[in-house]
Amino acid sequence: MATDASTDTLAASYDPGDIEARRYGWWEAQGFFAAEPDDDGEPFAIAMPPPNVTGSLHIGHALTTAIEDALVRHARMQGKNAVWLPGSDHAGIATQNVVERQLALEGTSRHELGRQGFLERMWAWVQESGGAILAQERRLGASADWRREAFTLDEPRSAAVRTTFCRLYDDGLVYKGERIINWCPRCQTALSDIEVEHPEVDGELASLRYPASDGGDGVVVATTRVETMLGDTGVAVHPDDERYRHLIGSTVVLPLLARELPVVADAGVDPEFGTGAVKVTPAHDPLDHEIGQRHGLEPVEVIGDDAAITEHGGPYVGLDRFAARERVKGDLAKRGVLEQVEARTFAVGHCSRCDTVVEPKLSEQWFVATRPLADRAIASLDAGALRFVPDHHAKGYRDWLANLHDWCISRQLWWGHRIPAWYEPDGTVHVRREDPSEEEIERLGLTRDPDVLDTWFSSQLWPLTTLGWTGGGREETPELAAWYPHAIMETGYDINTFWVSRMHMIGLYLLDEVPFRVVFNHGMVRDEHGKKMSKSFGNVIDPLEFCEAYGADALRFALLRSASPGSDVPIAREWVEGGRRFCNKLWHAAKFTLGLLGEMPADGTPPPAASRTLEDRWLLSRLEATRAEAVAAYDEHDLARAARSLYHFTWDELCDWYVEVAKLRDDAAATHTLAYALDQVLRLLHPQIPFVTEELWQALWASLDGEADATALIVAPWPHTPVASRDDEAEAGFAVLQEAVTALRRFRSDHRLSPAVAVDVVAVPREHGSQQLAALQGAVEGLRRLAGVAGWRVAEGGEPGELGPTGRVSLSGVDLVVPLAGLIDLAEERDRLERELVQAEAEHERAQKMLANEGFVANAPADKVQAERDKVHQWRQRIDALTAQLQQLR
RNA sequence: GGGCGCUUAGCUCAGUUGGUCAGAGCGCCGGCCUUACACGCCGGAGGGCACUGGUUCGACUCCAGUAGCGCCCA
Repeated sequence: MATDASTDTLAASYDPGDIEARRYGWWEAQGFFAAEPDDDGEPFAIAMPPPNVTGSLHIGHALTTAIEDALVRHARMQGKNAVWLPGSDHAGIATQNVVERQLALEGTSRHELGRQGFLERMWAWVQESGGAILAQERRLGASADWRREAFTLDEPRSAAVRTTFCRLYDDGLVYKGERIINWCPRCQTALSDIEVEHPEVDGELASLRYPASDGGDGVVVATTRVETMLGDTGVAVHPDDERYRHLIGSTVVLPLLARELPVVADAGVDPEFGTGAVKVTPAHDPLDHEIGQRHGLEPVEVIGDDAAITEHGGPYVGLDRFAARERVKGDLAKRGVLEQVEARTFAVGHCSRCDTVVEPKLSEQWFVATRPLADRAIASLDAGALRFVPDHHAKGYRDWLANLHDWCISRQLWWGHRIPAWYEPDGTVHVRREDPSEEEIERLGLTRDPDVLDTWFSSQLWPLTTLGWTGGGREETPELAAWYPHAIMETGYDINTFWVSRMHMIGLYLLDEVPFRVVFNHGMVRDEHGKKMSKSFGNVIDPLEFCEAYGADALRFALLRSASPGSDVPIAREWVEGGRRFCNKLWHAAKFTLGLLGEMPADGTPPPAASRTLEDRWLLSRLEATRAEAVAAYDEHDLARAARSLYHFTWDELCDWYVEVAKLRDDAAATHTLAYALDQVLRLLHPQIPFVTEELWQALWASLDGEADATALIVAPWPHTPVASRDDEAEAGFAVLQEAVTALRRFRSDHRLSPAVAVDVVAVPREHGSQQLAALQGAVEGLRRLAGVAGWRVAEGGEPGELGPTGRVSLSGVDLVVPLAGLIDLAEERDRLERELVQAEAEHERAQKMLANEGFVANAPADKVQAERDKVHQWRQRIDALTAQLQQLR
């Protein structure tokens, strides 16, 4: 196949900016991101968690994108029919808040504009700032099928929302009812339970005395929200509580308002808490509401939508709730009924969007009855239809589903999917998939429900709607038929409850199948000290700035290398610089390879077995070990492990060892080996660092004589089968060379021998027929080049002969003796040897002790015991050698 | 209060089924512009794996408990 020949030489230095812009456009123009349902291959769909349409990319998005893009590129290379479905979310409250703030600056409000005008304004804002974030996703290299971009508030998605709402309503799973809900007085809307956070805040527990109507002592109740006493319509005690039994059925008097409150017995009261008597405010507390319903206590709304006291609050009307709290407390104190005020900390509900203290409030809202949906989701988990990676997230998720309450889905906003419910003047409700006709509206006097749906109500449909679902079955579109359920849903674990659970439940409900087989959770991005990134800490990393400075590949690699499954993801500038350096390393390795190819052609295959040298065999064996490791890691979604393994192979083995040895050679086997290894490692790295690998792969194949098996790396076959066989003999043989080179280099460094000074070496085998010696004999050229060895001689008799003062480097099985005359300070050398001797004796003793342990010798596997015996032998030899050397230097 | 997770080199983290696994990156120290790369090369120092008990011939690795930290849910 013809590759893209635009690059057949490589620039002298690696410049990500140029490559990344060019390659992205080329990929997209070539249609590599696009997938059709009837394409070949096992279907593999993954949906992008839709970012806020008017938002901008932060580091968390970058992590999500790095992971998901790696997953989809991996699947694509595996030959799967892989599609990554992109899109954005209308993000109800968040987006409306932004525009409302703009209006406030202009001195107007949504109410002044009116609903129609406001929505026009919203769409204008989406027009203006929307889509930017998806452009930023492209900058990161996201290989999504952009033709399939979806928006949660566009036409097809709206149709799907309507269908779903109506179907749930018809099944009795959506209902309208009066419940205690979370009300945000600033956002002016109801919230669902999970949109409320509960930070601990300092507060007070006040004890109030409600005297008996007959003039008796009455009861003492405790509350953290004193102002709610204005809405009290009863006092409850536990039926078995002896302290209050005499009061049950009597009444007490509510101070300040002089309302008579019945004392009721309710098993829901905890006699251990506080005084055991509780005030009952049915309109402002969920538990009180239940008690009120059981005993016919009337709910009185004393805190209004604006968080001010209502007309039912008597003299406090119009006061803000917190001002009222102080005023009421003061007045109670004056009357002598404030028995005690105790400072304490409490978990107080706050709006997750604007951090305002949420007011629990009786209100008529729309709900989803989640119990049957959640039970089905749990059953699918238990049946293994849905799996979590890492699996420890599954338990909390399951527990959450098991305790799920009904979901409040109506929002008093304008930006969102309007609830498809119309009311007759008498309150009769019509829930319709299609709008009623003008005639009907006229005839029945219909008015439409003003509220919109919770944003998650539409995003729960994402796995379906991104595949074109609007209300049919799995056969509604070819996309659904092919790609539902999705292969994987990748998100931060923090939105498992918000989003994953809803998709899970509704997918089962609508299509009788889980929406995805695997939930793959990543952690939160943190700074280099594990701290959360936030503007107030000033430790926020802007992914786009880092892409500009270091390249998207570098950022992706830094993120992925830290993203071990199950843990958070620390990131720092130095990490990204490291990514950049790695890309640069690859670049220069490729440049070196291309240089060799200019002189000694290769075709992209490994050299024939017969012409392979030791280092060729070694590299191919290490390549295979790395391939197997990386492939296994990808299969387990452990991208960090894959990154580490490939980094190590590329840098330490390919570049630092093989290339350095190969510089000695000018034979075809070397270029074949190098080009082949580069090709394979580029494939394995491509999902993580797509740009630089594609660029280098194109350049490589433009310089090879053979024909590539694909037009581009992005669609090149994944190395799923062994690329060579493991060669233990070659690995052992090369390890001898590595050991010798490293030891000689250390020797040189220890003796401050300049790299320019070559040394002579006499090899002294410690036993007959030393395999190590044989291996070294075959690698003398490597020793010369890598360790600065000039003269090389083997002392056959076992003694080097008269050389004057010498140094001795001990390897396993063989000593290397280096004549030192005129090269070093002998006194210093003696000290060094003595230190070494002490260490050798310690090691020798340790191994002997192990063998002296009868249990060890009797129970440990034979090879482990033998290994210790070998060690004793080796350390003994080492001790003897050191002793002899010291002797010689005296 | 319940659940989950974490505690390994100065920092951030890897350590598969218990026996060369005590590792990596960054940082640090020393030496090198060696013809792919100074975005580089070579060498080195540095921890005995939070603590306490167990199991075992042997535990960073298994069990129990303690302490500290983090997240989620009440």
